Amino acid sequence: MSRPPRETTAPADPKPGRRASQRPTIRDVSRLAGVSRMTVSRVLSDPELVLPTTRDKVLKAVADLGYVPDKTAGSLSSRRTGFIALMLPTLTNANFAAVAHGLTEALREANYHLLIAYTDYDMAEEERQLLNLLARRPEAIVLTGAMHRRNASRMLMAADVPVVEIADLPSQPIEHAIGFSNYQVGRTAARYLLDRGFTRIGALAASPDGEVTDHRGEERMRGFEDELRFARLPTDAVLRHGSAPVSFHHGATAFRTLVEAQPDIEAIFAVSDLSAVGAVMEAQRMNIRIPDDISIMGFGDFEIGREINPALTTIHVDFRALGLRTGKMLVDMLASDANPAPSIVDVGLRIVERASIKDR
Amino acid sequence: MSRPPRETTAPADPKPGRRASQRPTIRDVSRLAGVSRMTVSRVLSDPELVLPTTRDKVLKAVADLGYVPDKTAGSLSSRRTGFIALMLPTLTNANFAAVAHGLTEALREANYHLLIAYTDYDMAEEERQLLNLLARRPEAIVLTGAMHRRNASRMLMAADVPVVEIADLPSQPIEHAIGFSNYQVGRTAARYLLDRGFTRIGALAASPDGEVTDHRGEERMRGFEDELRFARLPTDAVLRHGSAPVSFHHGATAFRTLVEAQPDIEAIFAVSDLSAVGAVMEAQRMNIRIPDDISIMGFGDFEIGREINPALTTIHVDFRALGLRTGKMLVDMLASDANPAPSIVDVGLRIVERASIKDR
DNA sequence: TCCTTTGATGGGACCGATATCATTTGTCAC
DNA sequence: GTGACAAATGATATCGGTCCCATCAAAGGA
Repeated sequence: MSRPPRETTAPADPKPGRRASQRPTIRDVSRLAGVSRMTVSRVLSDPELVLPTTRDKVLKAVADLGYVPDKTAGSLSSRRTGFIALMLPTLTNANFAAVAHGLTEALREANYHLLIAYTDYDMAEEERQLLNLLARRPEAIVLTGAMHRRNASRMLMAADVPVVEIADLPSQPIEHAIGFSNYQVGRTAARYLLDRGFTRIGALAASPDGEVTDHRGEERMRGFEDELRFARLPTDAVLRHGSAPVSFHHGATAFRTLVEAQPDIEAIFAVSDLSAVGAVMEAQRMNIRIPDDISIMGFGDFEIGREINPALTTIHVDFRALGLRTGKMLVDMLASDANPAPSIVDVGLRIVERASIKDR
Repeated sequence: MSRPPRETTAPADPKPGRRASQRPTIRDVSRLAGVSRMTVSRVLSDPELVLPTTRDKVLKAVADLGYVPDKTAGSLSSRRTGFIALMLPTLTNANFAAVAHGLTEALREANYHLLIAYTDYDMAEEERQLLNLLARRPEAIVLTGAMHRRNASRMLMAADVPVVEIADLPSQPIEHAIGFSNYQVGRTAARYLLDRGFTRIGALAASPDGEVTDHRGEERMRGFEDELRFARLPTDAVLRHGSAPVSFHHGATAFRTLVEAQPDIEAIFAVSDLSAVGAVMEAQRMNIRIPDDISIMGFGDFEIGREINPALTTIHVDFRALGLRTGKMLVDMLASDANPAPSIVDVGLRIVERASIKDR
């Protein structure tokens, strides 16, 4: 048996005040169930604390009213928003979308919600978006791509929540980092081609000029050129063409441009599978045989690379697992309420050998 | 000259209370600037209301403290969260990602933030996610794909915010709808193939069984089969294979299965360009000439379809524009604070003729 | 029997903003 | 000089939850 509610009842006809919406609040539920607001709150957040009889009364009231708790209010009070912020260059890239999916999956069970922002590879937008995210008081922040604006870094340091940079390994991480070195991707690709005895080696990438920049792609190109230089090979067949983000079409036009300029080219590394696939398609149209005439290698292991003819040799990174792992780490971190020492995790790369590289 | 602040000053050493985070609040800014909290609030939300001298003092205090306003608190007070909810089947589909991008772009200037949830084509997840979204009190809800659970519909009706269903035209829309008829897509595709004189016509789609279902794809298939039936053609070459969501690989295996079962097939409509492209790739491997031996048509006009050989004939819908348009409508609607009569907008379709259909 | 402990629940303060209305100051016309 | 009005700013209540502690009943131990 429950005692009668002792909490003061609101006046029957409250002055209008700010109350516009008719949505039921926890107070409406508590009145209908004949319990205090706290009891309702407990039923919804930690039912074990409440007697089954009471619990059922409350749940019935919740159902009858169609009550949906207001997390905005709850967040303010508990100082936990349940948001994890994620900043991406774009969603229209299967690998970044996979990161989001992996993260979501890890966060789902702990009832966090991903708050996504993206920059369209625009550095200025990055800072604006970061402010937007911070204003929502996320409990952690996940970033893709290096933040370069000094302001942004400062805001992050001050944010007082875990910051994880993923899909790259910055030389000066803000805090945690889980990913791989895009520079190493470039070097690995070049090494792979060098080991196969190619000497006329080129690459397809976007131009790094302008505000819109793919920093991670640039790193890959830097590594690629470095490795060529170490091997005392020229880098004059490393083509910067168009602007980020790259696309199938980018690959196609860049390939044609490169081949026309350097007809003796033997092997090409594309900054992304998107470009690489576009290049293969353009090669088909130009009656250039892949890999007999030119070998092509990509990065990212997009699904389409597996399906084209010839299948694309590429460098694989498991972006979904990257998101998953990041999410798990954050859930643990937030549950233990301890902010451990900054960790740097290299998830590594894997060359996926398919048919687009000539065996020689 | 400003008068001295009259607002009661908090005790110098406040009792610890709940204050854990060290983040500055509007109160810290107001103290540093020597104005009231309201004045700070005004400077940040409607600077015109404040004298330039005062404004500068406040902005300096904001900068000095690194103050970032807490939108959670602001939302609770103003009863406007600035969130627009978007529910998608998945982010790993270029067209859905494009919807998100279009929406974001439209919402950016009005300073709304997209709150994304996705279901992975899982009906049960849909309802869970909807609750999560509603708990954040979005000012509008955008849905992709029909909601079928009765509960979900009920929750939406009760939500008291504009609801827009996009990328489909439901027979019984919850409120607003902007999109196209997936059923018409199917009929249009079949009509197109019929008009070209094909009589052995097949299709590639996912199996509709199980919890994980692509409702919109199913609608396309329904329209396709109906049109075949109206033409008194058999629908036995409409293949349901694998489960949603479809992929390049799905298209490849489904194509092989279909062709082996129905060697005399002349033309194939795939529920998505993803399947269609996969089919074209498999055809290359099987030495089946497209379109000479078999014509293939897709849906969605994904970029890859433009680049493959032969380029893919498909049905185009501008998903980015769809998102953009939806966003603009919502911004207007929310600005005028009037909830206009439910509107149904058909943005139509466009057949994009490329080389994958035989000219006969 | 009385005291302590535990479990269930309630009361009230509080989270950090903004809505609303009040107050103060300045301007201008008469 | 004075009153009317507008502009600038402040004081306070409030949004809808949860935290913290108080209260009360029941159970158990001495």
